[in-house]
Amino acid sequence: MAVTMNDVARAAGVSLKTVSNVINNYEFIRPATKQRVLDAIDELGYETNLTARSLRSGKTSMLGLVLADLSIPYYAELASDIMKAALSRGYRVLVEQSGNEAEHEKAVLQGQFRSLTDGLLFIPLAIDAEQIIAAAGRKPLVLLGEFVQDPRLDMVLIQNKEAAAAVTAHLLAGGRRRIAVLGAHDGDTTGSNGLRLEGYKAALAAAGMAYDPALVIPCDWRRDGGADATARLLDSGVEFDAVFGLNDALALGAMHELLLRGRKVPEEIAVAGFDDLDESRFASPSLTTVAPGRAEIAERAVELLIQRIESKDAVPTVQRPEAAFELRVRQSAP
Amino acid sequence: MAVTMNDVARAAGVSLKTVSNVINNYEFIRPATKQRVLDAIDELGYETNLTARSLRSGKTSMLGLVLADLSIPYYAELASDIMKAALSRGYRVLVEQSGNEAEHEKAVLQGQFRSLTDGLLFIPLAIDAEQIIAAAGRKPLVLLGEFVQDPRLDMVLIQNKEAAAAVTAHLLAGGRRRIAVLGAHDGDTTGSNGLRLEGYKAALAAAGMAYDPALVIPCDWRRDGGADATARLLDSGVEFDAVFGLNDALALGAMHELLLRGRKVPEEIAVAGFDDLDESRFASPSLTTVAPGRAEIAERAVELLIQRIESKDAVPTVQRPEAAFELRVRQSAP
DNA sequence: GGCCACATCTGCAACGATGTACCCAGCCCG
DNA sequence: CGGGCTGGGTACATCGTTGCAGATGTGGCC
Repeated sequence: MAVTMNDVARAAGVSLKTVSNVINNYEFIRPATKQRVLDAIDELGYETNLTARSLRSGKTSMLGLVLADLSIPYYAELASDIMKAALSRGYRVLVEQSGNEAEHEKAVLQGQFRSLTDGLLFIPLAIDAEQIIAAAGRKPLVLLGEFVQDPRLDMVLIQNKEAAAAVTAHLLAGGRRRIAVLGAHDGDTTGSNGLRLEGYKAALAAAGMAYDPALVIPCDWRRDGGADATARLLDSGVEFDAVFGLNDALALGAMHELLLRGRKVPEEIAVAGFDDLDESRFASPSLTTVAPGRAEIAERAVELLIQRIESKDAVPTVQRPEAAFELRVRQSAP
Repeated sequence: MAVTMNDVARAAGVSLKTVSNVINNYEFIRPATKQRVLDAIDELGYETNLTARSLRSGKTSMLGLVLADLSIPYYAELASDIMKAALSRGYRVLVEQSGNEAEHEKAVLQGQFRSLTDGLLFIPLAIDAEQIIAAAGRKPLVLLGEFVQDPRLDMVLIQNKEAAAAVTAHLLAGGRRRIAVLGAHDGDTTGSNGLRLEGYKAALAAAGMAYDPALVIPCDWRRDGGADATARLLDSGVEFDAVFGLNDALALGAMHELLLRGRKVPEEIAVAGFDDLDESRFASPSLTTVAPGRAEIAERAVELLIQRIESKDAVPTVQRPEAAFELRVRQSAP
């Protein structure tokens, strides 16, 4: 059905291999020959069969990206950045939604999905380092985010702690004294939740303020999680003059609930988030947040993964680029 | 390096083909043999090489999805739904971002991208039906949305006109008399913009109201486009008591600008959108909008495309499922 | 003139799976 | 008892490319 190299070869009066050489820019081909081949390709409308090439070369030129769900804006924006970074380096991205389920995450690490990709970018949420190492195959793997940390794994970190501290410090500088934190448990110390909570505590300590566990409310990292948590907080009667959502979705949910209940933002209660989603800029009031350097994270992760794929040495050195963050002060917490 | 069927065959003491038969659930295999093969697979950790299978079978079991950019929430949410619909039918989705550029859209229709997929779901934005037909290859293609319409192409429509009319009627029922429309040119009659504008006009006519072109403001379908358009509208001095953003992003941008300028929503000016993004529910005030039945669109599009892929008859019948819409009345336009 | 070096091009085998054809044993049936 | 059928399995070619190992031709140089 489709046009193959053989057809092109016949049309151009050369061998199949010469067509292959032309396509792969082999150096020693007479210009005239090359032109004949190119003309034939044009005329017949030949397209390389990437499947065949993959089989032969053992490379698919695709990166796998495993995340919870594209309908979550942070992941969608990150995916977009990653796809662009990959494309500029000659790779495509195959996205897989794990739905935040441990079984699914494990399956993806070993399953057939791997055979379609040369390497994996993985945002683990439900499984830990041991499980990842146990389940992962031999192909390159780079972790994103920071729910998991292990010296045996490549990963690209973001400055969770520092950035969270910066947000907290900003709220304190604005005169807030009782800052509620949404999206963590009191005891958390690892993962994005734990590290951001640590940053919060560090900023409090630096300001000589006491840490009150009653202000730390666990919940799903989604808008409705933030709204629910805020409702619970308001109902509980605990006093607070600011809310720090450990991600923007939480903060936006919180703000929605606060306004719904007639609390003034930021006059009565300031709100701040973490991620700098596009929508945060257009919220009303616009959301103060911290940009974790998403584009840079995407670039670095893609670069690191491709390096692993293309480098001959199989020795997995640990490398942890730290992407820069930037505080975005807006109306919700001036 | 990797374990192949050959290795499994040797380990199980059967022929390579028998392993293949076991994997493909060929009926006539003695249970004992089957078990031996399965044990060998388990022991060696064999995984089918999907690339090889694709080459041999001529099917990749992947659907291509071409959209402007995943960072746009509507596309991200649609992509998520499409991936789920495809996965439940045994297909994966390979996403390609066109960036809304005509050249890129054309390239994707013919380029190597096609050889990686069995069929394409395409949301055309920058090119028209003629260009699509000229550029498209022989593989199945299903269009989404409604920027393009042509009887020679398969597509899944949404009820742009009817849904837009419903939104407009709702605003009118709320007593609004001067409804600005963001995201269309006065003369538009085709594409999502044109059709939604037509719906708007139809609702006005049904209510016996005059249509005023001065209320129709063209702009990019993004939050900042909506904000800019609203700023221009306010500056122009044209009177209006409601804003209908032709998508939610526009409406949210508009609402942001209105509130920024101290206009009360919905008391002074009501705001309504189109899409029912997740974030619209949590905007403050929450956004009145219309849900176009995204999940159903995704299901239908995937179903139609897979039907085209798997059906033997190559005759391209025109089929246009109409997904149902639902008005979501919220605070911004009660 | 002979030989080497190099540019240019070719043929064959392979990547790892599946389709097709075929083989063999057992069994039923006339 | 022979022929046909059917269950259970195998061998080989093949999908469209690329790597490897030549084969050919041309010019330069001693």
